Amino acid sequence: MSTSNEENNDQPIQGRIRKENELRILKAAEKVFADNGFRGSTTAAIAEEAGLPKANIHYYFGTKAELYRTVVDDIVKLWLSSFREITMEDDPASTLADYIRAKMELSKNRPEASRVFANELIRGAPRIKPYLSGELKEWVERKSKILDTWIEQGKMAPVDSTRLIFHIWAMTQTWADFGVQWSAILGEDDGLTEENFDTATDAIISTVLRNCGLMPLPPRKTDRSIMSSD
Amino acid sequence: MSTSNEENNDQPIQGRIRKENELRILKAAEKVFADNGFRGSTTAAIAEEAGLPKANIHYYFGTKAELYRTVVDDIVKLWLSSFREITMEDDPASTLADYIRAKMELSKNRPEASRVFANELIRGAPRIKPYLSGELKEWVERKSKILDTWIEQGKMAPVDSTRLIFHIWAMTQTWADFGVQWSAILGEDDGLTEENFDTATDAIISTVLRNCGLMPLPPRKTDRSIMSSD
DNA sequence: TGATAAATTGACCAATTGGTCAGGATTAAT
DNA sequence: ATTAATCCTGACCAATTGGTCAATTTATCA
Repeated sequence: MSTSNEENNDQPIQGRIRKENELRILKAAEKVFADNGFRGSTTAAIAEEAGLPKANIHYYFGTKAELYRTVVDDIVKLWLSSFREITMEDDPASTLADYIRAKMELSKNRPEASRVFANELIRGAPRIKPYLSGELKEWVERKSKILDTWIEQGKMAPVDSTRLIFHIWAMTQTWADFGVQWSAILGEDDGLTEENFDTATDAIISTVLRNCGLMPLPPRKTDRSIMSSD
Repeated sequence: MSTSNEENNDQPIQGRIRKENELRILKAAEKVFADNGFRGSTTAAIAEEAGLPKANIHYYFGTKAELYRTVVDDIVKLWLSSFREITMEDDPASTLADYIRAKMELSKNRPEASRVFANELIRGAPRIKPYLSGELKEWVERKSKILDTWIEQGKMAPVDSTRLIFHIWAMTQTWADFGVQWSAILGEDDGLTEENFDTATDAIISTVLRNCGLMPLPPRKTDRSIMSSD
């Protein structure tokens, strides 16, 4: 019915300006939504951040709710695509370490995306609950099944695989969502540094791998007094 | 100057109704702020939640900003008071386990408080930054120093004590802040259960204690095939 | 070049918002 | 009972908000 844009599959070149502006608006919207949540964000603020008049935002995205949906959907896509597929044949230690590193890269490079998502969750996820109990639930079940197989094969110690995944998310995403808290406590007045992220990544990897019996404990200090007397 | 309430230290009985209503409003405000953040919350919504006319809220708290400040300050007080003091002489394993249990109790019983705090942090903590780089920073430094002493004494394995604290917070608070996500994935349609919290608590304690060399690893499965061959 | 579609935007509107206030109702103290 | 303080609240207001629209400009293409 709506003939606003003919189904011209061959040449999507026509919408060059549109693509550009949509991207610009989406980027601005992600930042504003991250800082203020859905209800707290105004289309005027998004327009200013994008350097466009407000009417322009509505021309491209209709309503604020539609714009928000698009932003959130993009983030969900990013989330899912960043999850490398793993198989039973993989090595547990390196697989888990790689995954933690990948998640920390996201926290470092796309903190706004993480914060938009966090905002949504804190408010009870009114707009993405289907995704949580659908795609995401299945993803977790698939992964935890593989972890359980590794445990069954004796490749790692028996742990609660589902909680392991949850807590990896908690530890990695906290560096994006609550970054201000950690930088304030660490005395980093200009925000978290590359080094902060590296140190945190190592700490998380050690925590997880030791929990799974995949990394030896460093010896305690003053073991000297017990092991070799004189 | 303002004679609205004489400094009558002896008998604060006079403000009985005031105390009651303030408490009622604060409770409602905590819930609404948790669900919508500061900018997203309306005084009308708080009034309805409290079962009072809107003008009443302003009668007791002046502006929305003042009310919010009061809510946040109360939560900060709760946070700090829940931190049991620990000393070098304490036992690392039981102290850490107790602390994790205490934080999980807070996540279970006061999730709204945690979510108000999380909202504030996600937005860059505009109203509580002094608290973060002041009281909270000092608290963390004090605690991590004790952990370092334990390490020096050989009572636990050498770990990054500051990140250990950060990650304990991340793992425990995620069960309040992002509870909807975990319940959706776990298939708990009516929200997290008491049992969910118990299981999570055990998982976190195991993770932390193993990381610190304070809890032995359970043996891997199929070790049978190595140890006793028939 | 002319014509059609797409993009732009200032001006505007109805609804919602935080906050005020005057006047009445309760409560507490004498 | 009188009085003063406190409590209560409907009605109101100025500012902000999401969204519309008509008029104009710019891009596209035969």
